[in-house]
Amino acid sequence: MVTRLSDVAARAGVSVKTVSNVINDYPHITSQTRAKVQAAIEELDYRPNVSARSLRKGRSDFIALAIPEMASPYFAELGAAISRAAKKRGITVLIDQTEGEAAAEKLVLDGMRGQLIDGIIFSPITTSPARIGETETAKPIVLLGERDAGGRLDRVAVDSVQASYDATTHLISLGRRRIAAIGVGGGAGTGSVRRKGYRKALKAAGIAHDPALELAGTGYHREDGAASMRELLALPEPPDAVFCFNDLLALGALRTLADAGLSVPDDVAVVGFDDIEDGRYHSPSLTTVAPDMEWLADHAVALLLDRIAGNGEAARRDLTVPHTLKIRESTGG
Amino acid sequence: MVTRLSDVAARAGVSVKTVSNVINDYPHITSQTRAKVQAAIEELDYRPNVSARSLRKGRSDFIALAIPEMASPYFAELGAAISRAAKKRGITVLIDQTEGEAAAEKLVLDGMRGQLIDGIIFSPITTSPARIGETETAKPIVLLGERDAGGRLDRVAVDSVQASYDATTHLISLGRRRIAAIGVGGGAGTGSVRRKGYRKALKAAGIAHDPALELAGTGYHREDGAASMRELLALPEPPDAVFCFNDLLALGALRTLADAGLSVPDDVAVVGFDDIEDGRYHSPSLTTVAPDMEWLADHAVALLLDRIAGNGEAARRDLTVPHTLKIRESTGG
DNA sequence: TGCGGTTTTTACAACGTTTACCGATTCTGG
DNA sequence: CCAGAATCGGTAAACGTTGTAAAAACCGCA
Repeated sequence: MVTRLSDVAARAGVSVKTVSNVINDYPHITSQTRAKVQAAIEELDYRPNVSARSLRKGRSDFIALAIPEMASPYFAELGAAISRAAKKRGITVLIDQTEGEAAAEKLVLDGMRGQLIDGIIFSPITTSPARIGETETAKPIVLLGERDAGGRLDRVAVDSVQASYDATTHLISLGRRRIAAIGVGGGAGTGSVRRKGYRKALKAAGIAHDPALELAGTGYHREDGAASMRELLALPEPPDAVFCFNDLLALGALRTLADAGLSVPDDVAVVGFDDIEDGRYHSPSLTTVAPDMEWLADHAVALLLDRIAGNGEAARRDLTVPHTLKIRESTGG
Repeated sequence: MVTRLSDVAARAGVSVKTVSNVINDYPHITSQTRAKVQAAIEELDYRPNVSARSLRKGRSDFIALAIPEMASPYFAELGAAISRAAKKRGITVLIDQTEGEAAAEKLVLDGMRGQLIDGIIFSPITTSPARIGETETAKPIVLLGERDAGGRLDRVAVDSVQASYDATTHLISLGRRRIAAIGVGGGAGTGSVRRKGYRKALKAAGIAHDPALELAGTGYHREDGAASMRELLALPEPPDAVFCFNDLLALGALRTLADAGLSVPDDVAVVGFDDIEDGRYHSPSLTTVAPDMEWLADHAVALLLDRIAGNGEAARRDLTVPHTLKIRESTGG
């Protein structure tokens, strides 16, 4: 039993357009008419047809969030936060798992889900910053993370260089000198930006950086962290501290350390990045860089909605998410 | 620059209808025409307008997945799996976070997102089974989890009684006798069904069940597991094994045990339920009941699509997800 | 009462797609 | 080479909503 606008109109004894006006808060309506219509809507339990509205208005109040994988704790928490932030503003989030595949990312970019989506919040992995900036998308995009798009797209990100500097400096302040880094990567992505902060901190403390202590690994999951840690332990001179570029890597590293019978933080101190819940409850609990996720979600959504609202020509904005270093047991906190 | 069906038609030199026919795989089209149209579609990078199509067809190829919270690992993995399963079939999943609130669940049920959604996969928390069955929804629903809807809705779930029986029996086979349960709950939900299997196993082994060892707690997160474990340790006669009704509870319990300086599994053996990734990498790694998530996702989606396709009158189906007990370090595996 | 001006309501035409209904074209066999 | 069948393509009318523009109702004031 589908209820249409015309059903409501018939019931309220007014025209279809008047009902539409009531729904869309058109100002000039007598409170009497409004009440009548509201009552009819209640009685019939009417809900506007999203498709029809979207077709007519050219707006759907849907946005997409494109992330590599929803099952990864950081992205799961991000998705939850963005959904909440969007819901507050009456809009719905559609989550797109790109699985880090270039093809899927491209599809997100130009496919745009058949014009249903009003805009995208995009957390790219494979697609190069340049390519993203290049793509002439019909709809606004807000970028998340370190990758820049040649300065052409709005972006919301942690100051990863500063955050990594903070994390590394914390390890140095504990008296550690052989500090490894797990997750360094080539290109302009997360891995290379965080390495920059890491090296900067070492340099500031007068510690020469040892390439043997910088491990790239193949990914950003626990297994990659575990494998990298095994490599580090096999070195003639193993590290006394490790800065992992995300929490999953750190949790993997902790597992390897536990297996090796090493004590954390006494033998090796460990710092992560992201502040996912697993790290907070892990034993030992994980010292980590904590971006303000609510802030991030809220501003990313607000930024996108502002563009959608038509501020297409406004200057590009680049927002920095506040972060703190949560010192916990894995560094003796 | 919006491309419409008519643009494609003009380019290919055919009528709008023909293009539509090609897109919808209408059988009687010369391969020549088809090729021409395909080419035009390629060249113009045409994508059908989802709103218009959905308005006309009454179908959107969107389904919703309603879960309590996306950030919880089990649900994050579930969301990922369902999304994948749906994408394989060319349909898109919209994730709804109900946050366990009755209001949100109700909204999902009758709001139905303004008729955009073709159906729902629903993992209810607060809404009572009866209420769900009652609701005369316009669109099909597939239920996930223990809660039954008075036998009126299709459902996909693990045989929780059997699985809990298996888990408890495993602990008994290790020689444990004071086996606690964390997460027991009233009503007809997860907590009570799993308790049933737990008690059954105790009974089968001739162990009297001790109410002091059954903790309800307030939720299903790490903190709840940690708190419950603290209660158990405060007992005059603490348990030598704990069966937690999900992995998060178990991870919380492990944290408390570590803080108390107790050894797992020597002092206390721990079993969880869900097989989330955190448990696999935890130290000690977590013995747990592992439902076949791919199977679950695939069948839930298939079931829903079958209903959507019009098999509304077919008999209700109740599918049992295969599960295995993964024996790991937390029980000496 | 009648008039300008203002407020409130209405009719009609889109938005881009698919479907029902036909008319046109091609193919087959005699 | 033609009748009839099979195949293919075109026209027009929906789907439910909102924007435009115009009509109707109302107001106060002369």
